[in-house]
Parts: sequence; structure tokens; C-alpha cells
Amino acid sequence: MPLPRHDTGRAPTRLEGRATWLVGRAYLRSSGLLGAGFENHGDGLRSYHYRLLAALEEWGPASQADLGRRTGIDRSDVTAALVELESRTLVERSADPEHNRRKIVTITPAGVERLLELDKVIDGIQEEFLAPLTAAQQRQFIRLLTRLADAER
Amino acid sequence: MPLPRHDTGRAPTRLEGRATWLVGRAYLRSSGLLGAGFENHGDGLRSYHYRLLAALEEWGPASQADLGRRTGIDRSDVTAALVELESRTLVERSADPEHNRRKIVTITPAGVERLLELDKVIDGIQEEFLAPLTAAQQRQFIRLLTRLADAER
DNA sequence: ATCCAGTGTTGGCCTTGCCAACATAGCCAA
DNA sequence: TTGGCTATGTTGGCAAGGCCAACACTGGAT
Repeated sequence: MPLPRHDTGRAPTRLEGRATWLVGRAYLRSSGLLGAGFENHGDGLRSYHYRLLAALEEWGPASQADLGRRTGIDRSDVTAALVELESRTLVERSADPEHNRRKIVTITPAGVERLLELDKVIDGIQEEFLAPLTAAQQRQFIRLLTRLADAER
Repeated sequence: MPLPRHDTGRAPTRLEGRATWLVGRAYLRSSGLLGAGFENHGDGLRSYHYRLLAALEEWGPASQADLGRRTGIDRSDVTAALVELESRTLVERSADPEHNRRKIVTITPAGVERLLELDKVIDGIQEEFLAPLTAAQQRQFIRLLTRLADAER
């Protein structure tokens, strides 16, 4: 999958030291590893699918709108991803009996199974991604990163 | 300036703690801030333009192909960005006398000026981005990030 | 003289995150 | 009860960023 090159040459020094630049490069590596992981072991599923399966497994059945709100995925993208998941019987969609427009989405046993497989793959990628750091550094990195990721703006 | 929402709800817990997820969120925040900065003070220039100006200022005149190799930007995108920069007279392109097909790109005084302005904007964004961390944490974060960003794979 | 590698350009593709419009369903108030 | 408001799922599209392929050249190397 689209994995950036940056084959040759270093970036201009005014970029090299900047946090935003480094975060971009780290993200590039991260998403490269994830992309490769999904490609090799994901059977065509993408990160959206994983997120939705995880949400369903953790919070139980939900409407598509709820799913979108809680995962931060747009309604339209939720629809598309669920259609895909349903076609693989990893998920079931049924009409809400008390609200005919709404659909209740449920993860199937096969969906849970697939989710656990993906978990393993993704855990492996975490190790690979963090490999350049010692265990203590990894903990520290995640601590700092959490602060930054959750910041107000 | 596409800035993600994630209005409601936390992510599933299996995502929250993972480094790749956090890096993605941090990158989202980073690129959101950068996008806003370019939008407000960038006069329509984007990150490609900044990278090219920076490369030209730091390494001096270069051919487009060299520029692409050294900044990691695709040849075709280099062309498009340079056309834009040239139309604002931030850059000059002239035929290489000893290789008629090649073009030598040079940054103009106005280009340097614009670059320095953008530098200020981007420096401000660094502060904003790193604000949740103490100064010591910021140094540590950048150190760890550098290791991760530059890793082999 | 011929082939090959490099150069700039055009045009296209894919992915991720969005938004807008639509038809429909339920709800609340007047 | 009727009207309006909001919520829901769906379709279709858009934009930015990162790519690739093809093309017409140019200059060297063989």
C-alpha cells in the first residue's frame, strides 16, 4: 500500500528539529507498518473496520449513528464499512423494533474472532514500531504522547 | 482545513493505549494546527511550498529533480508547487546552460522573506503543539520521537 | 549511430477524512 | 392533528497528499 519513500536526502534542517515534522514522520512509519499489517493479515479490512469491530465488541450493539459518534467516524463512512463487514458476516444489522429507521448493529462470533486476530497483528506492530526505544522509554513516550494527543487544541 | 472532530465519546480502550493510535491522534492535532496556521498566515501556500523554499534557502539553487529527491516530494508535485511559487515570484526557474532540459531553481529575496515569515508562524505552532508538556518533557519527547521517526522500518 | 538514463510535464489514481442532500421516521408543541 | 424539528441511513461528491505512468526530450556512453 502507499508507503512513502523519502529515499534520498535529509530534510532541510529547519524541519528536522521541529516536533510537528517529527510527528509527521513517526506517523508515516506507524501507518506504513499498520498498512502492511492489514495488507498481509487483514484480509482486505482497513482501520475503519477494526475500529468498528472494537467498538461493537466493547460497548455492545449500537445504532450506526451512535457507532459513528463514538468512534469519530463519519456516518457515511460507517455505512460503507458496515456494508463490507456485513458481507463477510462479521456483523449483523437489523431494524430497531422501536424505531423503524434505525438499525441495530451487532458483532457476530466470527466478527469477534476476526477482531482478536487483528488484535494480535496490531500488537505485533506496536512492538515493531516502538522497537527503537527501551522499555522505559516506551512507557515515557506513551505517557507524553497521551498528553499531547488529548490536548484541548 | 480538514480538522477531524472526534466530538463525542472515547475510542475503544484497545485503541486508547496503543502507540500507533496515539501517534495518529497527535499527528491529527499537529496537522490541524499547521493547517490553520497556513490558512491564516500562509497566503494560500501549503506545506509543499514551505518545504521547497526551505530546501532552496538551505542548499542553494538546484534542479527540480534534485529538489524532489532531497525533499522527498514527487517530481510531478515539485513541478506544480514550483509553478505556483514562480507565479508569486518567490522562486525563479531558468534553463541550465549546460543541460538544456534541466531547469535551475533559485529562491528570490521575496521568497526568502516569505520563508522567514512562515518560519515564525511555524515556530509559534510548535509552542502551541507542545504546550501540554513542560520544557524538559518537550526535549525528551523530541529525543524519543527522533529515534522513532528515523528508524529503519 | 544507437541505446540508455535523466529531466520536466501532464494526467491520472487511491486513500482518508469530510460535507451536502435526500427520503424517511419519530417527537413535541401549538 | 397537524406542523415543524430533529435524527437516521444512504448516496454522491470533494479535497489534500502521496503516488505512478507515459511522454517528449536531452545528453552521454557504448
